[in-house]
Amino acid sequence: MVKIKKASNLGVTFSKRRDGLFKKASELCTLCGAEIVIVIFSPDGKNVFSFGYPSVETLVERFLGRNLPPPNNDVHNQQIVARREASIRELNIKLMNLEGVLQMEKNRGESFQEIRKEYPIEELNLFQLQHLKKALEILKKKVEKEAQMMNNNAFPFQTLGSAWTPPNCAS
Amino acid sequence: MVKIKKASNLGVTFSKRRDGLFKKASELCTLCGAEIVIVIFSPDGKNVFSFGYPSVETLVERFLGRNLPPPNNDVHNQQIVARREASIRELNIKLMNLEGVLQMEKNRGESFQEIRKEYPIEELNLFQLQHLKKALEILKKKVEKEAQMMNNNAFPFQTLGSAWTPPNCAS
DNA sequence: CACCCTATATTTAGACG
DNA sequence: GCGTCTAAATATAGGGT
Repeated sequence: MVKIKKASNLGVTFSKRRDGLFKKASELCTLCGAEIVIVIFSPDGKNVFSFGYPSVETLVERFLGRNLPPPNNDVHNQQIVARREASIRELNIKLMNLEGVLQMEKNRGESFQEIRKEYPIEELNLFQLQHLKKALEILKKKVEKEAQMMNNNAFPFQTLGSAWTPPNCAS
Repeated sequence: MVKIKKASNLGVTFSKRRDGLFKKASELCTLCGAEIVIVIFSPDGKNVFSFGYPSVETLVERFLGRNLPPPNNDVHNQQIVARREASIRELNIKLMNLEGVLQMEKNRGESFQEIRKEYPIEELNLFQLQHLKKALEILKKKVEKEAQMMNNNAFPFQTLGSAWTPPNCAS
């Protein structure tokens, strides 16, 4: 990690590194067929950015609604439609291409299709939405429990994030 | 991105890049005070890895239960206890230190405290658990809706992830 | 603020023990 | 499988426009 000399550059650093993280994530998805969800709350807590492959992206993005970096709306439906049309392998490729539109368009000059041509991975497995759903259910319960605990104990910093901006954090 | 020549190396690549992604995420948290959640499903869909700052890590990890890379159990409680003990600034520092134990211990030779000393950021803002909770509630609803759609239409690849291992994916 | 540029730091694929 | 090494690819802080 490199030193940051000026705190006023923090906003820029955040953007750059966020993009870098998303790019790394997209590469991990593309190369290895991993399934990744990332949610990032900005330093001031006012903005939320997300990455999701596959399809969770669309869900998270849609939830956000307001301050989305990538404007991807009905891609999700396209994806679902596409899924009914062909064999697993064909679906896989189509799915990848569709998802490519979501985040990978930021990897300019290195499109998803180009990557797929370059790399000798024949198949990527398909994601387990059920699995994720289960995960989120349990996660939600725990978060609710946690949130309730915080409420009952009246922690002073509970809602501070949006009201108080860190001194040296120019976002 | 670099070409992968041997598909047999994919497992290694996945591990390495996963670690890299987590490291980048932890750096983003440390440097900018961002709040990040990452969930990664392995290529074969059998393993789940997660990163979370702050505290969601513990939740996700606990949910996983079985195949966790980092063994962090009661850190969450320590964190909660710590939160009741001091002022916001002190809490902030303690919180950072505790969280540092979670993921940053992988950044060996560059501990959280060392990073904090090096960088001129005085304060990081505190996370909005309420915000995350809301996000997860909505996300969960959408995921449930999605999952139901997939069930009703009996997509063939719904539960394939765990039953079918990709050909060239040595995990 | 959003791009470009570039020197420097970091990551990483592959090879080896 | 796991740590180490290294050349090469990539990320990025800072500066300019």
